[in-house]
Amino acid sequence: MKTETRLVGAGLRATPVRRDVLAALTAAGYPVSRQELAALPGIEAHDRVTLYRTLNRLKAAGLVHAVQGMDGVWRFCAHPPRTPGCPGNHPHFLCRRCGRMRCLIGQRLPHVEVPPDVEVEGKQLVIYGLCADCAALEAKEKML
Amino acid sequence: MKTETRLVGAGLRATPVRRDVLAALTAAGYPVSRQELAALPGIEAHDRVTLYRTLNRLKAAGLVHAVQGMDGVWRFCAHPPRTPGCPGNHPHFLCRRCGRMRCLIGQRLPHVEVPPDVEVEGKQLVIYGLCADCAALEAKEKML
DNA sequence: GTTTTTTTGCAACACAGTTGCAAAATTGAA
DNA sequence: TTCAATTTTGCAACTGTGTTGCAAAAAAAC
Repeated sequence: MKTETRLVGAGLRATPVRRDVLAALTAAGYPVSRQELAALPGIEAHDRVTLYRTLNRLKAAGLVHAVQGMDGVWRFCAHPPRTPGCPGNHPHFLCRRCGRMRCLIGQRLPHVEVPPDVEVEGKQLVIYGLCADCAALEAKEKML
Repeated sequence: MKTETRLVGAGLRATPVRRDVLAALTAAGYPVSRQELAALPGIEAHDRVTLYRTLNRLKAAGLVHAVQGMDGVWRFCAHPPRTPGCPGNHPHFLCRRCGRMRCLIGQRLPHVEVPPDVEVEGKQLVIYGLCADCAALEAKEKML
């Protein structure tokens, strides 16, 4: 589905920035931080603040979900066009070395009991450690 | 168990700052951010940087575990003296209004499948929303 | 009591994310 | 089309977390 269609369908104007950002996130296929985003092709020119605002706009419109890593940084992941309401309801893996995050799709978040009268708005499960590439690199470094 | 004994037992010098911090965390009984900590009695005088360093020291020594909320802030929770190795292996609830975090003890974190060759170092499950008090306050605000 | 090591406090810094405001772009109507 | 109203963007400045370098202070070792 065209990026423009998705934006308009979600009630947003299809401005160049939004098109660029949504297209870049969709192409990336994994949750991307503002900093990572700014390095992607076609995004370099856009302002930091605009990117933050755009990401939050896309999130509010339900086109994107956000997860936070142990580094305190939010990452945004475009929903595949076909699953419009996907709330990112799966665990995520974060590599503490390269900082890249991956959706662990196909697994659900567990049900958690909370004290009475608490209003749950969401939950998020982050697994962290070393991705395969970084694990190999660290192993090699130890050799020296 | 005396704070000093716990520090020394973990291989740390029992300096005044460390004693104050560990005692305050233990007394609090819930995960406390650096900012919350600095407001607790007996801590006011200590430097920001010293508190960060102390908290990380306590964590490295295994006296404390750390969880991060959706606000990007780390909170530190003293282990009860009797369960020395408790890795904070339970979900946490974070109130987005008052910012207070609670351990959801008695529940385990789920097992999560990760891709091959990935090295898992830890995981963390945060449930967020409104605590009972803040839910009541927000309900009252809506009345107006 | 002197030397060595550790800890603390201060200044400065890097970075995430936000806000206010003015310029630019877009929409909608005359 | 032209002009006014609204939205979006970019810039500057700011708040706050967490870190690092370095010198002074404290504690441990000799």
